[in-house]
Amino acid sequence: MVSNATSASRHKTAAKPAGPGRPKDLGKRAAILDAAKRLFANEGFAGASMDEIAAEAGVSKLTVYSHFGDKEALFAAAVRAKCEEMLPDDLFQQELKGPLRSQLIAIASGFFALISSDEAISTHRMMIAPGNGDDPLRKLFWEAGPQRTHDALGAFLQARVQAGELDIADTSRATQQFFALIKGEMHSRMICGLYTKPLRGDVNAHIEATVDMFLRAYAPR
Amino acid sequence: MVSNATSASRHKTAAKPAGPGRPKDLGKRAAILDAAKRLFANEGFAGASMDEIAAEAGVSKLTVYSHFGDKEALFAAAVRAKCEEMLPDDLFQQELKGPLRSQLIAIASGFFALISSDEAISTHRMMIAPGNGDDPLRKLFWEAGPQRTHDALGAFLQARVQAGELDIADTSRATQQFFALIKGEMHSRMICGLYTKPLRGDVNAHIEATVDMFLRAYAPR
DNA sequence: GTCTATATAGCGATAGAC
DNA sequence: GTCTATCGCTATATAGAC
Repeated sequence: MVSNATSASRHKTAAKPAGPGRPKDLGKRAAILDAAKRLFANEGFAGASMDEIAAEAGVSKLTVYSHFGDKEALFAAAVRAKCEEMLPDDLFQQELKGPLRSQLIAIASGFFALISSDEAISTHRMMIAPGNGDDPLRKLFWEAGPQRTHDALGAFLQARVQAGELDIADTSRATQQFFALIKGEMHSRMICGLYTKPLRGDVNAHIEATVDMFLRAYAPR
Repeated sequence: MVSNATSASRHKTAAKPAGPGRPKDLGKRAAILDAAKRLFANEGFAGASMDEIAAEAGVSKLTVYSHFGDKEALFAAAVRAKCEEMLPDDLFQQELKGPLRSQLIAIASGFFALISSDEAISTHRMMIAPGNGDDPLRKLFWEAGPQRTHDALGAFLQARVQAGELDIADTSRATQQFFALIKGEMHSRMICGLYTKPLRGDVNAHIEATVDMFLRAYAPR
């Protein structure tokens, strides 16, 4: 009689294939996660309240607590979800033909668009904010974002070096330089919230000038 | 008899030159501002409480409220104080002799040290955090920090171009590129809180490689 | 002018009804 | 499994004593 209810309740979820064990969760869970991602990004960890999140998701607060344990767990889940969805990573899968300059401009344009979206800016701010998120979470964010794009461009540049189209001694350093240049002052201003809307013409001019500068430094003599 | 105490008490502060009108304020006010700068930077606007600030400053909470109106005003004052003190700006006042490469390395080293200090990183995080600070405050921060260093380096590069030591079409853009390169991935990692302690050797290698890359792109042929 | 003690409000987390 | 109502705690801001 003292019993273990765990083994008794297990057979309920034994038939796993989309069984009606708890089919209603997913919609609400997704709505909660969505609201959490938006509110945490816009108001920070301390700024966003569980009441707001529950109201925004259209559920009650206890539903939030039943799906995720507490506020920190919800924050971690929101960050993880953001990291996963923020990886199109087809930056380098696209058709890369034509002269090297055009290819680099295409890569740079994709990268800049990726980091310039309101979503990316908000996420970046949220991760950076003091007190928001612990160390493993920050590491996760870094590996999901900057690390992957870095590796992809590194491989691209390495191939071009071996093809004799570029003269780069340290490919990893050149990769960092390329991304730093593309981000540039515009990204800093956006992160700082000075202007959220850079003109499209300015962006194109910035990208072309940056690629040209990069090529002047690393073109074979 | 009904009186107006205001006019009666005014003659107390009439002798303004450091008169004993309220000489004890300044020490406490400075202590409060100092504590506010530190705590806001480390824990964010919502994270830092007025109790913590008062305790850290060694005064009571009401003293804080008597000096600064409310929490937002104290935050704004802390940011303004940070902006003012974070301007050594003798980055370019120093002895700049020798070859151009050495001068650029000196400038880059000073700039990197400026933005790498724990203080600068904390302030940067505080300003960027979502919800912290309003727009005029962010503008103030930008003009006190990035804007001034940008202008200083821009003038330096412009002079070198006219001296025939550099071949730069757009000096302003080159200035942005230089700072973006120097910040580089290291600064992003520090802002993200991944490692707070970059090795000194790595920093020097990074700076020298960056200056060399910059010079390869902009050296006269 | 400064401190101790308190009013008021909001948030995170939970108990009980359905 | 979900909702309404509530507890416990903390933080901002203030009232009264010295």
